[in-house]
Amino acid sequence: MLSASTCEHASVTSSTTTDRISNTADELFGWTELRPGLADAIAQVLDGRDVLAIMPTGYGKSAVYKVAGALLPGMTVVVSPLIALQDDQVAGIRDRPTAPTAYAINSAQGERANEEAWREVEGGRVGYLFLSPEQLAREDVIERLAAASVSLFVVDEAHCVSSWGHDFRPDYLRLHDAVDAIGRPTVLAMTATGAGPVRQEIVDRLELRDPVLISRGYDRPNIRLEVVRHSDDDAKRAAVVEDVESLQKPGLLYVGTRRDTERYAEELRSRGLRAAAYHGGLGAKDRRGLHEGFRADEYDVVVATSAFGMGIDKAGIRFVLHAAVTESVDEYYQEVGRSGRDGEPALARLHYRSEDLSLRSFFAGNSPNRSRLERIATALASVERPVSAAELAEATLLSSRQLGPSLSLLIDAGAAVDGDDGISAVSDMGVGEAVAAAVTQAENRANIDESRIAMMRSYAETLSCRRIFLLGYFGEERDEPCGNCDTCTSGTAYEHLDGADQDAGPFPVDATVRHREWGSGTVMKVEDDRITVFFGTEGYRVLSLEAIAEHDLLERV
DNA sequence: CGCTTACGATATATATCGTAAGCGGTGCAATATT
Repeated sequence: MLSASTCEHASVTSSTTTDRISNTADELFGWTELRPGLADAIAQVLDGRDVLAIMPTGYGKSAVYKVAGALLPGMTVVVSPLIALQDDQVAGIRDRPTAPTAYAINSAQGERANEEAWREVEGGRVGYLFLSPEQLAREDVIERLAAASVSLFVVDEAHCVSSWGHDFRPDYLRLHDAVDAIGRPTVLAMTATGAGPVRQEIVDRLELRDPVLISRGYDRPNIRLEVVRHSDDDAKRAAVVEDVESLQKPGLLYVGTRRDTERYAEELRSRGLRAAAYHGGLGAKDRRGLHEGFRADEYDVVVATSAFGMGIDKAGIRFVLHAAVTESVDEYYQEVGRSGRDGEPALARLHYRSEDLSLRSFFAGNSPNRSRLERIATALASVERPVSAAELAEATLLSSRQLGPSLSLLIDAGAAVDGDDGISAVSDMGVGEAVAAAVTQAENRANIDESRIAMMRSYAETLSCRRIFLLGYFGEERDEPCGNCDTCTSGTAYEHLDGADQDAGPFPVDATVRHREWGSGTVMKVEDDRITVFFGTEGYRVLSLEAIAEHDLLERV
């Protein structure tokens, strides 16, 4: 886990640095004042420290790399997960004529635009260059970046490393190679979300060096938290539609499937509401149009899958409803956090059916592809020297997309090594053994994913203050019920006080512990009679203190 | 895992029931087809 020593905030920043930062922010970008934590983060980056910055959407995180990048001599590379986001970011910077020049390189803008961007890079005229992680997996891109002088490497939406890296977009897991190959500039990772384990994974996977953690504004007291439980699917659907009708607009409705986006949107339109469906299956044009329409208040509600989110920069969203649970509390809080950014009251209401958890479990349970694992392990065993991922893809006749997830399983399982000069097999491990280790690794991941869903269930079913629960999940202590959630209103929050006595007992929050079967873990949460521990192979586990004492299950390390 | 859809059987000629099969999220880049 991130140790306490990495969590300190910058204490001493010389006044000249402070002046340079505020002058640059003002002169180049027109910001007369930087929110708390931003100047601090900039100063750390200028000092050459790796930084993990956790700040809510709309807080102005991008000021950190914009100002730091402007003050540093070379170019700033920004890794951004969505091309649409890159376009917005580039356009935003170009709107400021005084700011350094911004370019993007990606598959969507065509060869000519990419070559123009490279010419500018090679001429040393680029301040910020936006790239996807897939671009950074290309050797030609790395070579050209290595020849340029990159002084700052930014990973925006860094939680993608954890949430997408394993299977969906495996190039996220190899970003650290890119960082090394272009001369190991300072690394700045930024996200709006992430409980302890997610933060730790960002730090580990990006191989941040003694990073400074700067975290601001987790609590969003103006967002009211509610959960409505249902047993009947039709009743739930009716309640969701009624909510959208009666609540103050605009708002967001998150659903679990593409089909449901259409279904709800249609029902809402038939009731005279301006509703639109949004999901990943829509064409780029529709998606762009919906984003803009929503921003321009042309819709009362957007009904969306998890595809709608990153890059939404709208202050006055009054509600975020969920018609189905998310895959984790991390994702839930990120989606919820899109409401009430203007500080005015907003509502986050989850319509919960325990059956809805099964869809999430289905996605979590993707089993590994044994034959692919075998082919990769066999190929690795037969090569004389370390190979690149591209060479391996060729040798196994797999596309890089097929290769990535299986390869990262083998590496994580310790059956392959991703060294400086390439990937190689572990010499004393046979192919069968390597595959077995990778399969176990996949099981561990499934365990972790499943446990994250279980935490989502706990949130939905808790009788305690929901804000205490959420903040506790993200590592912030709070003892007093918030008064702005349904359990506080109903009074159950006062009968189930979670936050009390966190430091008491043998296993305080953040303590490293060892379980007889599950190995080492970190205490995430302490309650009266039980603790929640995050284990590397199992994920979140709730243990009763009585059982721990009775069977001597846990020791503090 | 559970919801939706398709299909066959049933009891009557249009609808209902039961069972089995299929499916479900997030996006990059590169390629084939307009």
